[in-house]
Amino acid sequence: MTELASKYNPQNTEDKWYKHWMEKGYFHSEPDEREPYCVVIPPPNVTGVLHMGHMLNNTLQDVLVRRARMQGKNACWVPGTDHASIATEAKVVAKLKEDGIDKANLTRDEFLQHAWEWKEKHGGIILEQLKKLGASCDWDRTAFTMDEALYESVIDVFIDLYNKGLIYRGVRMVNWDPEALTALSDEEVIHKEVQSKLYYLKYQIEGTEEYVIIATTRPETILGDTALCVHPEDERFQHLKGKNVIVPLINRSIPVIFDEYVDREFGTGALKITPAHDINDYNLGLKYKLDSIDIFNDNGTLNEKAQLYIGKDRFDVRKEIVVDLEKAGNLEKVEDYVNKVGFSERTDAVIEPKLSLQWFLKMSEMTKPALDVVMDDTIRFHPKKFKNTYRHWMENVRDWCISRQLWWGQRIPVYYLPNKEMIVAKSKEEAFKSAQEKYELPDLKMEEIKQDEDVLDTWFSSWLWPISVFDGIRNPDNADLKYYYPTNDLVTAPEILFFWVARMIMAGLEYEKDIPFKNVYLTGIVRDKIGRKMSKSLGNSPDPIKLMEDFGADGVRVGMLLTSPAGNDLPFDEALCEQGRNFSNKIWNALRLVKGWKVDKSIEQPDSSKVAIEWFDAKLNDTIKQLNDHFSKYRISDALMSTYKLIWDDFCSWYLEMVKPAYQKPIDEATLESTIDFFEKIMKIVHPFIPFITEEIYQVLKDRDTEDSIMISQMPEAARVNRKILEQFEFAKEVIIATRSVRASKNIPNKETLELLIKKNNEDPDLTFDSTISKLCNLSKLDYVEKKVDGANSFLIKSTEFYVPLSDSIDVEAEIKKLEEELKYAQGFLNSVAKKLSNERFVSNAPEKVVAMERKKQADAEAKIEVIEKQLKTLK
RNA sequence: GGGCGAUUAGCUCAGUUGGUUCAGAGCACCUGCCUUACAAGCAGGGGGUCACUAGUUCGAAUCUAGUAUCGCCCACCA
Repeated sequence: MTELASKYNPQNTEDKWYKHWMEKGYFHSEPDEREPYCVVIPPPNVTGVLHMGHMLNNTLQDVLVRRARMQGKNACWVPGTDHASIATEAKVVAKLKEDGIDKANLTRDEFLQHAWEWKEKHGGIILEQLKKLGASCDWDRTAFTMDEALYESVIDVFIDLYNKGLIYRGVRMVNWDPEALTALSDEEVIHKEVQSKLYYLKYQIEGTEEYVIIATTRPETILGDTALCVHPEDERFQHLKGKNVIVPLINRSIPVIFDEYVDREFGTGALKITPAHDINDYNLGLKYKLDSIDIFNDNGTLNEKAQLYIGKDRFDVRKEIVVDLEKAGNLEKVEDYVNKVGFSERTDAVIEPKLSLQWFLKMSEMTKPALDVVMDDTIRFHPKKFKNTYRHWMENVRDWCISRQLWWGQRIPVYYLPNKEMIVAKSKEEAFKSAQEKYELPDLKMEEIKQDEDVLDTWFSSWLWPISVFDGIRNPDNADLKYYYPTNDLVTAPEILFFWVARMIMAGLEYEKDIPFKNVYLTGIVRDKIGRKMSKSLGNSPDPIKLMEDFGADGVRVGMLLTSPAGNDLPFDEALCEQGRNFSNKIWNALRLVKGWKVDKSIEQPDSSKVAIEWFDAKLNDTIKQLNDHFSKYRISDALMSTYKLIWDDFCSWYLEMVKPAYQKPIDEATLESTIDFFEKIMKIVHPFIPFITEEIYQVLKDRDTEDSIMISQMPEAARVNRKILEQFEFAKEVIIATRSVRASKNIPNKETLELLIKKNNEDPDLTFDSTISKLCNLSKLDYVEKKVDGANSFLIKSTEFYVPLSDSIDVEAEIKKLEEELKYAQGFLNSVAKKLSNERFVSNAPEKVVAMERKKQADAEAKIEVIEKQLKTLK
């Protein structure tokens, strides 16, 4: 046997085993006769790097996948990346800018070439990082949302939904991101409270010297005002009926309209109407057929329709116009005000409500079935509380704006003809053909057909992910799809419950007539110690790769899972990874111990070992049962903790100490064999959590050749549990702890033996663990006595008295004090029980079982009190 | 503004049908140990009015109502 280092070194094993697993193809899955178990990865942004959220998310998935694989299922974890149109395009634009290239000077094709280059260079970094973590993905199936097959699927779906009448094009007020220069869906807008100002502005009533005062947070938009609105029943403004007012600075005359939309209590009760730049104003504009003056360019600067400040940024104009309004005498006052402002999820730019021509997907028909399958638990959410959130959203969702004014993404397959008609088709050629047929345009030239410039929302491709990774859209009856779909578990963050999860459910029901997955495990947000979300901008996120170098991938995995029940945020602390690393080290040292034992076939198996094996077998089976229960409820942290305690406490602290031979003494063959079997079993149980070290130990433990692997071995199953021996051992444990406590309090070194005398009760003593007690307490003698032993240290467990005779005399005062305290507690306990039992209503109403229990408590307490009192008497 | 959820030890959390697995776990903390697998360790130990108030009940961490605090989601009050 080679020498094993006293500290476990993950660096020596992790890469080695990952490479081995890859070479053997253990991660790869093909349909066969076994039960499938499938997970599709939430595809990370292709140009992203691994952050702590990914670490948590992917560790969880790997635990589930590895466990399923060891349970004999055909496990398939499909990895991949998302093209993330806005984020990636922004990165590419920034990179080009660094190189002195302006996107505006590139053609679409030129830009896309740069984008693909960028993707080739940076894409997939994150997947390599996942390998470090130990992720057992089927890398042969790695997908990308812009791969040809997935791209085409998206186009097919667009065409199909269009033909079904679910996709339409229209001018609507959309959320405009002036930085990314694209529309966003409602879900991509984050509303944040900001400290702002409320400006009170005076509008002159036309033909008079009087003014009306309005309140606004956006004074720059007055340049687009086309009406002023008050409540029809507001006494203060009745004189404005049929009047016009003058917009300050530009002197435009606008009508006063009356609508109940206005809140009379807010501001002055008068509201300016800018239909082009506010959704409410837009709706009022429609209702009263008001003009709409769009004063902004796409990038948030003012255009010539504003008349003033042309070319200046909206926020600069806000400052300037306030000064100018004040000069002109139109500024009444300014108040501090807190309001909610929408920000772009991707660029953090302030969203500008903007009228524009976009493509939408009708939601009304798709939401109902997608809501039902969640509410009736066809798809189960873990934790359940997210069902409520989900329902609320599904019942209130509006049509989904699916077009984006970007180049990086699936280009909308709509072609515009010179005759203003449009054709939805898979390619320009097809569009050309059907245009000719449909509109009888014999002279139509290919070049006259113009494809829509926009691409589709990224989520419009990721919502197909569980189908498209198996090419199920283009090729609906293929073997992979039939075998793996619906997938089993989806692990993702609640933040994308609507973006992604809800829409995958809709797409699954629409295209496969079946749910995309059976369980959704929602993780929490990884936070730092003081509760802030970990983010690049705050710089409070540790580098996952560095963490894995410091603590080992196994250690970090344990750290991520220790305190992360489903749906709860994870307050991350490196100390958790340290605990994980320590766990690895503990296991490693147990290996060193066991590997160090020399076997001697002539030795008989000691009783203490026999009983230890019986007990640990019971403990192991009991824990497996618990684990199955935890996993069935997706309580992964609890499952890990049960395993952790099984290994550290039960196996290392108790079992190994129970069977450990004396220093440099050999061990008997039967005990060694059982120990190695147990060791291997617990390695299998813990393998899904810490794959690397368990493989290393699995190999070393039985000196295997590497043809075998723990990751494809069979997960131990629960056998019948011997409950009796578990109970017996709990009692023995108490005796051992109490005896050790006596030793510790008297400062007796472990090397010195002790004697333990047990006073006989009425019943026959249970000798099962006596040899164990002797061994673990280093006793020279364990005996049963009829009478109390004078001058010995004593303790009481249940109502059995134990004595530890010591050479030096005992402290009588201290003994008395200790006993008196115990007596007091026991009497108090007895009183409460007696009180309960003397309550007639309790005795008559409570179930018999409960009453009997109370009676037993009473009897036990009385017996105990008697014992203590006797002891006290003799001491005194 | 509407909805949902939470509040149990210093921290992070369990606690299922109201009743002996009911007040628990891990970490942290305290004391003593470098005992030949492990100081990244061992042995022992302390610590909670279950947010508050009232109610239901023989019995409440658990059920009900209210109060307080925190969190999340949704929403077009300038």
